[in-house]
Amino acid sequence: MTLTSSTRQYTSFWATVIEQWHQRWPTLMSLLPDRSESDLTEQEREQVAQAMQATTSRLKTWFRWRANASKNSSGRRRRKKGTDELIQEVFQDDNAGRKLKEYEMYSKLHYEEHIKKHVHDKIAQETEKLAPAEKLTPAKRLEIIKSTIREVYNEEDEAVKEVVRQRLEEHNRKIEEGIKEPSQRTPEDYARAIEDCATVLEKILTPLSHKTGWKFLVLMGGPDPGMGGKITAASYNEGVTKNGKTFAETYLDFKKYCLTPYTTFLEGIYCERLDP
DNA sequence: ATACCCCAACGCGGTTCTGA
DNA sequence: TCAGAACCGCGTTGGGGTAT
Repeated sequence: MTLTSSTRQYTSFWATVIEQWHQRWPTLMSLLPDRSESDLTEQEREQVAQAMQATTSRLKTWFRWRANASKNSSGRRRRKKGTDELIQEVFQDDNAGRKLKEYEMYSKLHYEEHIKKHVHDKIAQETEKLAPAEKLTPAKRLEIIKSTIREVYNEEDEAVKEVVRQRLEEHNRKIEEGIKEPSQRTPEDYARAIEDCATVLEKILTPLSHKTGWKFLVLMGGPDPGMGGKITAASYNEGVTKNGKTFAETYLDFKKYCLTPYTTFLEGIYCERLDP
């Protein structure tokens, strides 16, 4: 069954889906398996009705989401898909991640010295309440950790909170900068990205060289913000000779026969872009 | 017009599992 | 034996579709 309609009239579609679903997986059976419809109390009827309503709502969302053609380009997933995932992975170190809450940043900064003891005390307290052989579930444990972090943070000095807020602002700003549209990017953004090129290429090409047994030479270039936008070319060499020399160092005419023609090629590209 | 809802991913810390 | 991955549940995120 699919959810598609140019008129967006789904009334009969929903009626069919919801009816079939409740016939096949009756809410009463899952909620009160030992009871029949006829001997329910008023409260139980209300309980079942609410559960059915919740299921209906969830069903609608499920179908809508899967019928939504733009699902792969929206929401959080947009940041993960659409470009080469391998390259994306390399950039993730710097750009990925969501904005944190204040208490999460507080935990990052002070877990060991300010929070850990409280968490351990709380876990010990909760464990005492259990039967001798019983252990806290991982979920419960995590719930305790998170709620304790929040409690400790709420009790914390205002000075500490201020530092946390500053670090949080810094952190969140970095995330926002990382997902800027090209039109919003400043020369400083480009310059920083160019500076990072060697590190990024090393991250990709070193393991690739180990896997393939090959060596790599990358030619790159474009407008250089550091030189007033002048077209500049550069190379990245992965692999050196026994004497520790790169291809660019062993080939004396590398600049003349590689970099210079490549710069001319780049100038052609960027001139075309400027011309109407 | 806009409020609301939901999606999948990610973040948290500690434990358990898996594979080298 | 050890390192690293997977897992746990809840809260949060940005954005698009739907309902009002």
